[in-house]
Amino acid sequence: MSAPRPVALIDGNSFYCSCERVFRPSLDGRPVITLSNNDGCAIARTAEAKALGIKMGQPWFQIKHLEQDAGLVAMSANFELYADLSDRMMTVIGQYGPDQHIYSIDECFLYLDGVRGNLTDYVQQIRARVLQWVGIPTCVGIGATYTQAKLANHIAKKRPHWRSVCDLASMPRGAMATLMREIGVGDVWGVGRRLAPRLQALGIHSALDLARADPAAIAKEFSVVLARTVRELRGTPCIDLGDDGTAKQQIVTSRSFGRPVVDQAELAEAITEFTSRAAQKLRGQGSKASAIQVFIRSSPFRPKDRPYSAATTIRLTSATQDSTALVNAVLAGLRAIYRPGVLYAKAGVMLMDFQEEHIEQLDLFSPAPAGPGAARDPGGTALMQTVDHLNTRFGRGAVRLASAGIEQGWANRQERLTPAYTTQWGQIPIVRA
DNA sequence: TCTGGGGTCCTAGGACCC
DNA sequence: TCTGGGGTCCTAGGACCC
Repeated sequence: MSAPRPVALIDGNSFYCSCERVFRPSLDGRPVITLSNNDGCAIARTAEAKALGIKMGQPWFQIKHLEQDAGLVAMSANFELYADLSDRMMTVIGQYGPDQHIYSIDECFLYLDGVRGNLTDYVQQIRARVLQWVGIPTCVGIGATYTQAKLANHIAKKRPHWRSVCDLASMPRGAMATLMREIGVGDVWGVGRRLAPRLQALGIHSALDLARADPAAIAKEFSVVLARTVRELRGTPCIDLGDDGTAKQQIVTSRSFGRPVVDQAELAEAITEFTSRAAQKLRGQGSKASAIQVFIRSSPFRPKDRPYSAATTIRLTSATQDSTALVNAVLAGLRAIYRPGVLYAKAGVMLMDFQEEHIEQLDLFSPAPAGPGAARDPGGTALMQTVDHLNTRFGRGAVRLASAGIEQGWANRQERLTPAYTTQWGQIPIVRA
């Protein structure tokens, strides 16, 4: 346990929508939303869109009428653009302190110990530079712990006249308590929609109530996780976010289909494509997988259509990062769980049980290399490197396994996709004088 | 007609062992 | 006949996050 250091949580406002506004200033002041894959539901909303009553995750078909009725602008999610602007934003913020932790595509923690003078003034400089250099508006919360910083960020968003910054770390206890009394317990980081009602039933309604609860009693009644939240609210750091460079422990690639899929051959195409993408991520972090899971399911929203959901996990005889080996395993798994006559809505794969790629655990039953100096490439490493290189250079899917299909009629609908303004030469905006 | 995708950590319970 | 208690490992599922 370490002494509290002031930490800031900096996040982009309505991040995906703000990215779109960077290249379409005419969207300023208008209600804008970004749609999930398949144009399924709203995953980012500007303040104007929230004011129309649009909820996070709300299905598009329920709000589509607002295009006509309220001038709503909806766009398909353009993750290539968002990832690039995220990199730029994080780089700018990272210049303001040596200890930055990128928590998600649109937010990061930045430690502020050692900053001389007023912390609010300091983070206002960061906000101004991110806005000027990247074009993204931000909010900042400062606290003695991650959970306090999150809470402060929430407060900053609720009080526009604070100019988007709230510093709980420098605030007198009484003032902090007054603010925390006004925040619902469900708005505390770590309290979701299941825990909130249970806490309320015990008389814990506000962030302040939770901060004043007994951590031991909370651990007993709920979990050690929630007890940590209590201590963090009180200003004792006890959450470890790990290193940013740490490799993922599992890699998931899954998609809802653009239309129902019945045919096993078509499912096999999709599964092949997902496995190839997952394997590329696996190689990108220098890991090999020892197991892979495949799952298929019908739509949970159409229970009349013969509900079916199945998954199976395939253990590999030795860990690999070779797409073809992983695809072969997963297709065998698919054959085992496929049922004819089901309208499949979604499928996916999950790579698990990783090893570092330089560790060579030979399969007991595979043939030994044929003599000294034999040209041996157990993971298909050279081929996979070439494939990854070509796909990075020429765009995803430039080179792929034939079994992933050419037409890919099951693929996403993305009818409102904006250009990749910053990462594709052909889509860079041209400004004419 | 139309409802996302990708992660983490913790816990409970079963199998198995001594 | 009597039918303990503690430990480990694994998995499935639940909770949370964005």
